[in-house]
Amino acid sequence: MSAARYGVGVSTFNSVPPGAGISDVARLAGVSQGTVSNVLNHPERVATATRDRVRQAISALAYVPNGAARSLAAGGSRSIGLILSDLENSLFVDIARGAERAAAEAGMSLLLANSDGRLESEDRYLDLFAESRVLSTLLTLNDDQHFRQIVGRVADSRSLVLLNFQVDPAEYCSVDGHNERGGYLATRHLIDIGRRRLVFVGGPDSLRPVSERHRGFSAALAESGLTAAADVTPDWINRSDGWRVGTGLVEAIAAGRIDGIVAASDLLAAGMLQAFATLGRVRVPHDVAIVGYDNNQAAWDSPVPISTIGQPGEEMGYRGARLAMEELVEGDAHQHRAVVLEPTLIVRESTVS
Amino acid sequence: MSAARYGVGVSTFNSVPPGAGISDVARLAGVSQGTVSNVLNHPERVATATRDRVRQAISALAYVPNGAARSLAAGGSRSIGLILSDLENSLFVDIARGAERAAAEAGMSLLLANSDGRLESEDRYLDLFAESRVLSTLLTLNDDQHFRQIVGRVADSRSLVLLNFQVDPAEYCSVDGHNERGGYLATRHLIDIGRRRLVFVGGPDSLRPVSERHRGFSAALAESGLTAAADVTPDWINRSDGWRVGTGLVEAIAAGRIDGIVAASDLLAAGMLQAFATLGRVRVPHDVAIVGYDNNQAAWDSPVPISTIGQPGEEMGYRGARLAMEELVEGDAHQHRAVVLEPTLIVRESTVS
DNA sequence: TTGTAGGCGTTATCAA
DNA sequence: TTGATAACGCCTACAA
Repeated sequence: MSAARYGVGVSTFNSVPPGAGISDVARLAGVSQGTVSNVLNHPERVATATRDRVRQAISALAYVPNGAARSLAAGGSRSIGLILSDLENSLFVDIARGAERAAAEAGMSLLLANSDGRLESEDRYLDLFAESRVLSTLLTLNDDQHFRQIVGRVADSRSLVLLNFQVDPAEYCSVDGHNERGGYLATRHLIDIGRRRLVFVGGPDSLRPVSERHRGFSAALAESGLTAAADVTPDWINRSDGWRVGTGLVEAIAAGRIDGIVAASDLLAAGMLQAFATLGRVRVPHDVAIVGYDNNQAAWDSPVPISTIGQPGEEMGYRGARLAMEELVEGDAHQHRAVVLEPTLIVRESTVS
Repeated sequence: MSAARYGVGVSTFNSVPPGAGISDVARLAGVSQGTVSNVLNHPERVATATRDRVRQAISALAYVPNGAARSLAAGGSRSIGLILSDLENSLFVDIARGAERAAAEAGMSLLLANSDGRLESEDRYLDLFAESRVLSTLLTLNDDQHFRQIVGRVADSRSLVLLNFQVDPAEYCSVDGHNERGGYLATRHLIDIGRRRLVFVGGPDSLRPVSERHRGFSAALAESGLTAAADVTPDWINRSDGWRVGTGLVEAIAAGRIDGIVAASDLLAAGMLQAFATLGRVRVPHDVAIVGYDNNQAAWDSPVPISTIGQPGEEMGYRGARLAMEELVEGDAHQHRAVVLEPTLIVRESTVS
């Protein structure tokens, strides 16, 4: 996949002026390059006096090590990469924070990139990280097709951990929320508060988390001997989709054919709520109770705060980074693992008043 | 600043297995290394047949160029770095998106890092990017002190562009929103709708954007011969601060001593709104009109959608990245510039019903 | 159009 | 504890 991106021609940019190198430092401090390198990487091997002298030279020259040369000589960097699919969704921000914590604890750095869920960007940054020789890259994903496309192209030798997406441990390590359980929890909650005419709103089915949540919904219904009042599959799971869907549901709700909704995302739920509020014929939770998913800002910021399923985003990022590191330490002996994290029901006013 | 971070000792991680190198590709394709390099970087110099043969060898071996070696030999990377101070704030996400667009247009990549507004992280990532030899780094800032600390340490030779923070063009390029004008617009709007007992809520003053917005507030008042009904300086500008401040203001509003509020951020405004709604003695906008700042999700998601001052975040990022590239192209001839972007008033229900 | 060879700035090995 | 010196993988003149 790499080759396609080359041939972009010569850069028109002036490159960064050289600045002082390790040899300049060595000369000024009156030592050899090797010694300078040692005070940088193995200070304990250098006599205190020498070390101080070198450090002085370093700051005198404002010397900045060249990471490229360093990675080249050392055979690798000390960074891991994380490609996020949606910076607007606070879940991913949490993931980044968790991954960063894990990296920091291990003395490594975290490089971020935003793919905006576009396969093309996922690809590009996967390449970039591969070329940067990051120790490992973490990739958040939510689309089965993307996964298939990507897997085929990523070199086996590179460490890759999938986040927010569960895969067969035969292929990769992954950390995911238990979406089916989340869908179940949301539905169970609605049933527990007495709702019986339930709808799942979410789609398309190619979004893996969505279809899994749907499955949980169905399971909870079956368990109680209920059947879905309807199935609604919007084009996507954003606020505007919720608005559209909400508008279409008002009639059925007002007529009493629907009294509970499980939405595949908080944005979807928030959009529906807005539609209901605007059209004015449906009250939440009186006429219809709604549960969202992800515990985004949209959920607690909504006019009627939305009950939702919380995902442990920070933990997802943390565990993901840890898995990556284990993989690095264990080497060939490594067995991929699929970690599945438990979601939590968070009850707010959209289901109980 | 760099030196302090070294001496972390030897890595315990296995580095990535070597994989195929350019020489392997050359051998398989039956050409020289130079030719392989050319098909990668200057395909037009290579005969079609040769090129195809090389490309086949590349994919056969799953060859991934080593970015470190590449940057080293080429004397620089093709990435720019962006350090964000707050991923929770959608303004910064917009900035990232704009910068990414500019980078993509120029065939470059954008590396992200999240400093969470911590000086220490800003420092760390500045170092990391410097070592990575990114062509330029963009840094969002909002604190004067941080700026001073950082400037002293960053090597002059490196290109640095400040975002969301205006600095003397003698020092760096910067792109900022016109905060004083924004504060003015917000205040003017309140005056225009007949409010006269106005308060500015925001702090601390060390946050540069806040103090500038405050100045705009004062200017608008002075222009109309008014004086501030009060000045409120919360500890910070988050939702919880808004809640606290809001609670403290209820009395004065109910008594008619305050009828308009300019908040330094949407979160602050949203927090106050929540406090008012909970305590129940004050109606918005009837008893008090509120304007926020930034046009965050929090503003339009609020129970009463909040009027606000919109910042052109995407443009900020885009222009910042462009400035960085100009600086690179112009080299020594470059004159730093301070770009100031116009804010926009967005009217919602918190000021007019 | 292709091959040759020197060098990019570090790290690591081995001797001193 | 320190100093030489050989990689590291690739790019780019320059020569053929």
